[in-house]
Amino acid sequence: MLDKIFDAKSFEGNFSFDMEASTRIPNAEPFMVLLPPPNITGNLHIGHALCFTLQDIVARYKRLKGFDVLFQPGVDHAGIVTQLLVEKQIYASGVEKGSLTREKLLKEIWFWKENSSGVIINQLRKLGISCDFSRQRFTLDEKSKKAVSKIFVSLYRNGLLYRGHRMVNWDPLIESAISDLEVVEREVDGHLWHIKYELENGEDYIVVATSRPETIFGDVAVAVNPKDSRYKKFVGKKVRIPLIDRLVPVIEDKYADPEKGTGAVKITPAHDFNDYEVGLRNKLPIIDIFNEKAELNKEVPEMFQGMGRFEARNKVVDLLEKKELLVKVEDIKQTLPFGDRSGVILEPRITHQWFVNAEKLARPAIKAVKDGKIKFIPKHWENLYFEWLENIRPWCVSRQIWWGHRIPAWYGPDGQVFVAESESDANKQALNFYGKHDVKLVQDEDVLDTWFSSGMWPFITLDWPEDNEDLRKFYSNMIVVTGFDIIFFWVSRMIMMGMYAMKEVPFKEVYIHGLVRDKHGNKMSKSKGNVIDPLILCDKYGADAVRYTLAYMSSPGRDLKMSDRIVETGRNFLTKLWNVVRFAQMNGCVYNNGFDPNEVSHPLNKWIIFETRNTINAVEEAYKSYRFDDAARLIYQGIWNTLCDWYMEFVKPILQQSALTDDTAEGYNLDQTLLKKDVRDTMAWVIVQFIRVLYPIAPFISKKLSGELGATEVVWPEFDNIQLDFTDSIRQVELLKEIISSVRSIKQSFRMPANEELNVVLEGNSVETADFIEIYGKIVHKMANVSFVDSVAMSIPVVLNGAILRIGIDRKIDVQEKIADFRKEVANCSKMRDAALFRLNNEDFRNKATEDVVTEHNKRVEVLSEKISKIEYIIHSLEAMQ
RNA sequence: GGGCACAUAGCUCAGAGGUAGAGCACUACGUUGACAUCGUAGUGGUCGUAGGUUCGAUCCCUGCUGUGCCCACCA
Repeated sequence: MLDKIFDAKSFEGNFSFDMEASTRIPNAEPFMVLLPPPNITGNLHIGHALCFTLQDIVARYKRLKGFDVLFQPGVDHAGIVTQLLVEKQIYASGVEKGSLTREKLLKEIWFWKENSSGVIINQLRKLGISCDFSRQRFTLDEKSKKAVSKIFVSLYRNGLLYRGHRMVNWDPLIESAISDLEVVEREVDGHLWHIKYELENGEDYIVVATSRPETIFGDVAVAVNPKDSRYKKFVGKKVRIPLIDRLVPVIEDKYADPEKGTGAVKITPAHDFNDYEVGLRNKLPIIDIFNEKAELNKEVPEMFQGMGRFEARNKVVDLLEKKELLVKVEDIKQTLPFGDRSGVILEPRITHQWFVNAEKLARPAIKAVKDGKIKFIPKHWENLYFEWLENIRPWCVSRQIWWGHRIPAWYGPDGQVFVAESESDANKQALNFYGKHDVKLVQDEDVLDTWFSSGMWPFITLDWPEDNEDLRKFYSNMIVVTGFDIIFFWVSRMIMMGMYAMKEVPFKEVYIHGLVRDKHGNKMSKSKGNVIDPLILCDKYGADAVRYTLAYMSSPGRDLKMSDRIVETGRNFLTKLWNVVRFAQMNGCVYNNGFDPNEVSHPLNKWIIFETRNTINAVEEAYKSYRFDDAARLIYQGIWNTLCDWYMEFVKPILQQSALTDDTAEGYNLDQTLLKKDVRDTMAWVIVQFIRVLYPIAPFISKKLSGELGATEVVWPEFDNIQLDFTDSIRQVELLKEIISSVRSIKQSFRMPANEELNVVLEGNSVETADFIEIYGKIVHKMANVSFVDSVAMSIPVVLNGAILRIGIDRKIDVQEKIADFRKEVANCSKMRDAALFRLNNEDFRNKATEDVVTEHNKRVEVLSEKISKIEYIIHSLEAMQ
C-alpha cells in the first residue's frame, strides 16, 4: 500500500533506466535521438533540462510504440571555453603564465574532463534521461579523432578546405582566430576624434575622423570619395601622418562616404575589414602595428612599443592635443565586436588560417531543407537557416589554442604543406615530394574549431567511417532537439557535414524549443542571480514534477517562464495521481491482464472507458506532433477532471459496501460482487492506461505506480479491439453530471448548506427517467445530497439539456435574484439564437456555408428556442411563488 | 537598414474560419475514509489597433503601434 505522503525522493533514486535504454528491438523500425553533447565545462542548467527532457519524452514514446530506439549520449570538448576555464584554475594555483606547456595543460584538461563528464552523466540520470550510457561518446575521443582527420583530408583534397593568409577576427585575450559566429556585437559609448593630416608642403590639411586614433601608425593612405568635390584638390597629393610624419597618398575610393565623419577616411589595411579591401583595390602596403595580444609592436615609435591598444589610444590623443592636431572630439555610440567567450574587443588581424569553403558545402544543405527532407519545427526557423546559409562566408576553422583536434597538416622546412590522416602518411607524401627520406616535418600547432567536430556528431557517434549496421540504420533516421541559438553553430553544420560525408541528410526533423527564462521573462544569467538550477528543483519537487512542468509549458516556438510556483502545478498533479492509485489500492483495484473492456456492462464503466480511449488517442496525436504541452494537459484533464472529479466519485457507492444498495446492481442484473469487480477492473485499467501514456513525461512515478497496481510492464495502450456501443452510457452520464452540478450550483446560489437533504423531481424524456433514477439515485444522493421523488410542493426548477429538474424546497426563498439570473440567461440565449437566425435568413449563408454548418445552425436555433421557453416557464412559476 | 516571432481573463499561457478555454490568483462555502499539494460553486475577456478578403474574422491578408530576437553596417 502506498504511503499517505507522496515523496518523489523516496523512489526516484531507485530507478535506473540504463537497462531499458540499452535494450533494443532488433528488427523494429529504427529511430535515433541525438543528444546535443553538453560542454564539459559545467553543470547542466535549466535549458539543458528542458532540451533533454523533451528528447527523452520522444525517446520513451518511440520505445513504447515499438521502435528500435537509439538515444546516444556524449559530451563535447568545447575547445576555447574549456581551455580558458582550466587555464584560469592552473594560474590561480600559482603556476606562472609563461611556464605552462602544451603537455601540462592537456593533462590537466583531460583530468578535468574525466571528472566533469561523470558529473554530467549523473545529472542526466537524475533527470531520468534514458540515454544508452554504455555508448557514451566524446567529441575528442580516439574514434572522433580518426573521423575528423578523415574529413579534414577529404575536404582538403576536394578543394573545400584550404590554408589562407587573410584577415580574420582575432581575440587578443585567447590569442586566437575565431569564426564570425563567435563575434557578438555590442553597443558601447565611444568617441570620434577629428584629426588634422597636414599636406606634405604644410600649406593645407585634411581632417580625418576616427574612433581608433591609436591605429594612425598603421595608416597607409587617406581616402576620399571620387564624387566629393570638397577634396578634389587633395587627390594625388601626400599628407603627413601625425606623430610619425610618414607621408601617405590621398586616394579616391568609393568606400569613402561623404556623409560619414568628415568624408575623408584614414586607411589602415591591417586593422579594419573595409580598409583591408581598400588596400587591396589600391595596392597599398599593409602595416600591422599589433602583436597577438593587441599590444603595439616594433612598427610604432619606441615610446609606444609594448603598450596596450587602449593605453596607446589615450597617449596618442594626448600628444595630438598637445600638437594642436586634434580638431574636435565627438561622443558617439558605436557597435563593436566582442569575443563571445573572452568578452574582450576583437581585432581584425591578418594571419595564416585554415578555411572551409562553406558556400559550397551550404548548397546541398540548403537544398535538403528546401526539398523538405529536413523539417524544422516550428517551420519559421527555416527562414533563419536559409538566411544564414545563403550568405555564408568562408569558415575559419583553425584556432591558436591547444585543446582540440590538432590540425592534420605537416610542414616541410620550406613551408610545403602535407595534409594527411596520420604522420606516417604525411611522411610518405614528403618522401614523394622531396625525393628523400630525412626531411623533418612539423605538425601544425593549431587545433580545429570545436564545431568542426560537433558538426560531424550524427555520424561520429555511429562510428563512421567504420561501416556498420547502426550507421546504416540510424543515420538519417534521427531527430535533433535543440535551441534556436545553435541553429547556425551546430544544426546547419551537421547538415553541411552530413550531406558532404554521407551524401544524405543526418536527420529528418529539427525540433527547436524555446528559451527558459525567469518568472519575469528575463534571460537567466549568473550575474543577475536569477539562475534556476534544475537539480535543486528536482530535489525540491522530484524529477518527474520538473519534467512534467517543462513539458506542460513547452508550446512550440515560445519561451518558458520558469518559477518554483509553476513547478508546484506539476508536483500537485503527480500528488493527485499518487492519491488516485492509493484510492484504487484501498478499494482493492488491481490491474487485471485478462480484463476485456468489451465485457463491462455498467454504463459508468462504459463511459469512463470511452473517455479514456478518446483522451489517450488525443494524447497520441499530441506526442506524434511533438506537442508535449498538449500531451501533458490532456493527461492532466483526463486524470483530474474526468477520472477523479467524476468517475471515482460515481463509483464510491459501489465500491464502498455500506453505501451500496441492491438497486444499483439490480438494474443491470448483476451480482453485487460482480459489479464491484467490474468497477475495480475498470478503474485499474483506466488508471494504468493513463499512467502508461504519462510514462514518457514522468517515468519514475509511472513505473512506481504501475507496479503498485500490478501492471509490471509499461506498454502503449491499444484500443483497436474495443467494440462497445457507448451512446446510451454517454447520454446518461452527461445527464448525471448535469444534475449533480445543477443541484450544487443552486444550493450555493441560495446559500443552502451543501449537505442539506432535499428532494428533487426529474421531468424529461431524453432517457427513461425511472431507469435512470434506479441506476443513479444513490450516486446523486451521495454527491449532491438530494433524493429523487415523484413530486414536490415547492421547487426551484432548473433547465437541463433535454430535461427539467425541480429542486424541492420546504421554505420560501427569495428568488428575485434567481429570476434576474434566469432573465439574463434568456437574454443571452436569445442573442445567440438571433445571431444564428440572422445567418440562416441570409441567402448567401445558406448557399455558401457548408451543409454541416447550416444543419448545426438549425439545430442550435431549435435547442436554444426550447431552452428559452423552458426558462421562461420557470421564471413564470418562480414569480408565482412570490 | 533587412528579417523573424509575439500581442487572448489580474498573471502565465492554450485555442479554432461558424456559441472564447485551462492553470494560478480572486470571491463564497466545505476537513464526507484517496488527496488541504484537496473538494464544490462562482467572479473575470468588444481576443493590441485601423483597413481588406469572406455569407461570416478573435482566427486569413495588409498597414500601424508595442514587445522580444536574429542578421548587416557604422570614420
